[in-house]
Amino acid sequence: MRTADLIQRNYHRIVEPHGLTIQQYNVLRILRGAGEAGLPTLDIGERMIEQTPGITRLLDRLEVKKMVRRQRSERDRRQVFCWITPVGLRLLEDIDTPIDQAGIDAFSGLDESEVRSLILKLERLRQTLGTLLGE
Amino acid sequence: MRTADLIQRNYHRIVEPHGLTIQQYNVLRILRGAGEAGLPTLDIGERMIEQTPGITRLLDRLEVKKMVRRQRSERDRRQVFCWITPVGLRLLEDIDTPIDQAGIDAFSGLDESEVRSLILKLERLRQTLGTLLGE
DNA sequence: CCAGATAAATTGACGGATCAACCAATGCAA
DNA sequence: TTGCATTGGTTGATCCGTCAATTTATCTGG
Repeated sequence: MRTADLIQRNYHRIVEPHGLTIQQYNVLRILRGAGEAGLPTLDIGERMIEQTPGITRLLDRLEVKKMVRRQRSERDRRQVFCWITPVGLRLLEDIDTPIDQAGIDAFSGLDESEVRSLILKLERLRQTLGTLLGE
Repeated sequence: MRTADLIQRNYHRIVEPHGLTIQQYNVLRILRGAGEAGLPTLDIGERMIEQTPGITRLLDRLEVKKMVRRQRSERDRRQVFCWITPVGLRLLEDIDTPIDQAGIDAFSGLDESEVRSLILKLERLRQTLGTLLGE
């Protein structure tokens, strides 16, 4: 928990001067990955750690900042598709490099095989926890 | 981050039926550890991951539930000492066993040397992150 | 065709985290 | 001892996370 918290802070430090939170940044990256096709609201949530209901208000705030565009789907009128705007894309370009570098710096104390071993152990922990929590 | 989130959920699942959050449970454990002497507000915060300002409102909620007692110190009138009440102690007794068991279960997929190695790597990560964030 | 189940998304309510600003008490130095 | 910095704690504002309930739309079995 402590390590996760420090990683959070490290990313926050980078993203915050641009007026974004980490979650908002994550959503923008996911939407950039989705490209022209866009993505329904809940599909964004699935790609994040976070659960469903928070994602709506997160998108609300990004829409106010003109970084996200939303439109109800005609094919299935329950769905609302989301796209990143050019404003959002431009912001991401500024943040990408420092974020990538922060990731590299954070793990500079471990060599490659240690990182692999760390990831494996965390995956096994998650597997155990997944069954404890009922998949 | 994902693993930390699952651990959170696993503990939440246990603590929530008792009307507590994980943070409230943590505060109660810290205050039990402090015993008769009690603990000033900010000292509680230092023992948690959390930062200063949140702790006040967290204690407010625990005080409403009569699980915590607070009193301004006479020796240094800036400080506010906190104690766990008998109500809080009784609640902790009910939760301790399932919580301990949850910790054991979560790590049942790793043997002892693997857990040690995981902890070491996370500690080294935190050390790197600590210097990145300016101690 | 239509009643009920299910799915997508939203809203309200509440707890928690963080930042900035603030107040009161204490410590300290000239 | 008076003025100023520091410390302990609180408050306001904003965002995030989660639960329960709700709305609207789609699907499906009879």
